[in-house]
Amino acid sequence: MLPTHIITLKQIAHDLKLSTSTISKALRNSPEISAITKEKITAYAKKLNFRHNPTARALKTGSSKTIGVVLSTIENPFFAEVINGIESAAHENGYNICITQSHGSSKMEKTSITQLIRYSVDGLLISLAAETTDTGYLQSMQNAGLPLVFFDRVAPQINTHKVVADNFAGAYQATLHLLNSGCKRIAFMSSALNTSVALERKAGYLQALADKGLAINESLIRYCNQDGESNKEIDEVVNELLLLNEVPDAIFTATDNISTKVFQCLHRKGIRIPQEIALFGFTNSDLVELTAPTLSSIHQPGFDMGKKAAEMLIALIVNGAKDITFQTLVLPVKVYARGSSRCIGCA
Amino acid sequence: MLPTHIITLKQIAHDLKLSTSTISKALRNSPEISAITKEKITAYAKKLNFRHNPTARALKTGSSKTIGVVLSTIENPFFAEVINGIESAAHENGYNICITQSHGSSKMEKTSITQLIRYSVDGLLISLAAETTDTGYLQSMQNAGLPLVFFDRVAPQINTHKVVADNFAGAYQATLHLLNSGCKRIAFMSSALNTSVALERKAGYLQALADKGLAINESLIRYCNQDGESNKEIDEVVNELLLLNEVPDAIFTATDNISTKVFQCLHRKGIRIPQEIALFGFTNSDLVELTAPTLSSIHQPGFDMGKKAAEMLIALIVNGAKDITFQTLVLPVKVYARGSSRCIGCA
DNA sequence: GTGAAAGCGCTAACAC
DNA sequence: GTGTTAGCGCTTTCAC
Repeated sequence: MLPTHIITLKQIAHDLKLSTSTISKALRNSPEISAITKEKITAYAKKLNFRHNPTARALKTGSSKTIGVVLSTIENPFFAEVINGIESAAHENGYNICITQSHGSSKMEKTSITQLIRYSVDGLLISLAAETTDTGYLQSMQNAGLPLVFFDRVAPQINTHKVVADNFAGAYQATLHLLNSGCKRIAFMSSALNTSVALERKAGYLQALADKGLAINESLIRYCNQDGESNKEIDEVVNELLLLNEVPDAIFTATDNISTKVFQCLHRKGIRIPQEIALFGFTNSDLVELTAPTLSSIHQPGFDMGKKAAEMLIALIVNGAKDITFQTLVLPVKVYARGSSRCIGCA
Repeated sequence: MLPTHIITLKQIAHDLKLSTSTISKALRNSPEISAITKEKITAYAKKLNFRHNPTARALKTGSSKTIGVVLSTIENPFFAEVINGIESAAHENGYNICITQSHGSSKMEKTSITQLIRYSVDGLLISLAAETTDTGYLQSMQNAGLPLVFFDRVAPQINTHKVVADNFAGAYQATLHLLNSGCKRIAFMSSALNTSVALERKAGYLQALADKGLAINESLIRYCNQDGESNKEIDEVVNELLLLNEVPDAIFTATDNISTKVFQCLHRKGIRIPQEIALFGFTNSDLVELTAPTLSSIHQPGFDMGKKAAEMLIALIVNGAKDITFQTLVLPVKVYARGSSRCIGCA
């Protein structure tokens, strides 16, 4: 019903007194068509500014030249960066992207994915919701031939390409830094443990403690099941920590969201950082270098992650997944020790 | 080529020994179909978990139940909020959204819009790129029947629904606050003046000066043509201001991006805020209450803006634009006077 | 080298 | 009330 004079193959065929199939083939540079008619057709199509109708093409071919993206929320600056990386790689290769948000809900995640499939996306780029445990339906889709690449929050049980940050190293270094600064009771706050990310970051945290000969204190290890989506959840967890007999002298916050929220929470409570509680977190917000104190943080290469993941996905789409050894790409993180982690012993 | 057993109308028709048109009508609850067969069909469809193929439907009907969104970049937290508002209203009404970014480029903006049209989106929600001046093609599209709603950066020359923040009031109050704090030479930094937003905010700034009897100093009024996308641009403008004979004692930054970037820039230069230069900006980042000093800012209702704009667009899509008086919805902003604006005289 | 015809999954006249 | 038919714009055998 829209732009009244949308050009179709049929139109061109009519004008040029050729058949639609000839036009179709010519415009896709098929060797079946003679150079001379090809020339004529492309020239005319260009003049009319013809563009293929992607809907018709998708219906016919089952491929839409579109990549579906599923992540928790674009309000997280890290994911915003990732999307720009994805967008960059996609556009370079003639793909569009369709972004959907799960907002941390497995249900919405599944709905989104199902929707994307129905729109015949050519492949999916997924960072799982923190609460997601069942990925059976994704496995079925992969089995049915859907190209799939995970980034950030990957599904360990699904065998495909994955792009992640070096979560272990980031967490290890953050914790080590806190320890070197003199902290003894370092709390760990992360989203639920069912994500690879949370597991790896916890492992890094534990390893650092172990390397320094500190015992693990389970009461200092806390989970925000909604990944700190609600301030209430953050508040509760922080309150619990503050009511311990042995109040922590530092918190290592393992996700972007939890990091800034905990910072805000402590600030609201008037707790001095780092004097009373030191802080080290994961975040991609560039404002943390302006906060008081500046927030020590692990920075993930969001743009690169998105770009690499998209490139891997496109390779899967184009070449297929036959005879492929799936790989997990681990990207280095950057460690910024700033004011919030009370750097005593180190630079 | 995907999920091997996608259910189609044809499949159901075959199984139930009915025609596809009967199935189609029944599933859309057409009065043509008897209650009894409807019942049978819906039950069976539900059992098979049938979903309409949106691509086929879009091709047939020319409507995709999708809303196209065009904005500069989702890395701006304000736009991330807007998107969530849009998403909320869209999903409530059975629409999907397709987000595209112009990254401030008119060229990419046009490409995005053209693409969205080809995907037969039912309507467009647009916040123009700062550099965009030519909206002729959008006007043609609207004339051809495309429902269009602008938000934030609206096109004054196009007559349609618009949703904006009260930019004038926000800028006025920010400037007034700086004046009341004792600032005399308040610089104004915004994106290029061809946006409604920039114009309104400048007007608010000028009005406040006028109301306080201050003369306009053109050398204090500066534009970042890329809306401060590059740190370089910000740096240059700030440097120019610092080299003036009369160095400003305050800067009112009129966009989200410019606000945080100028803050960072001054911080890097070691300029004390607000002692040397006070700051008041527009931003939706919730981290500004943790910065040192805390950043005084105008907060726009991003979520509401998105939600309202989407609702207005959907109304246009559903009811058509005939006999409609287009309206411009102006949403109130919140003014947060914080540390960066050197509040002397006021609370 | 070009064209006719079928069909992707759906909707909508129009029959019956 | 239900079915037949045509067609959205495109691709793809398969004839010629």
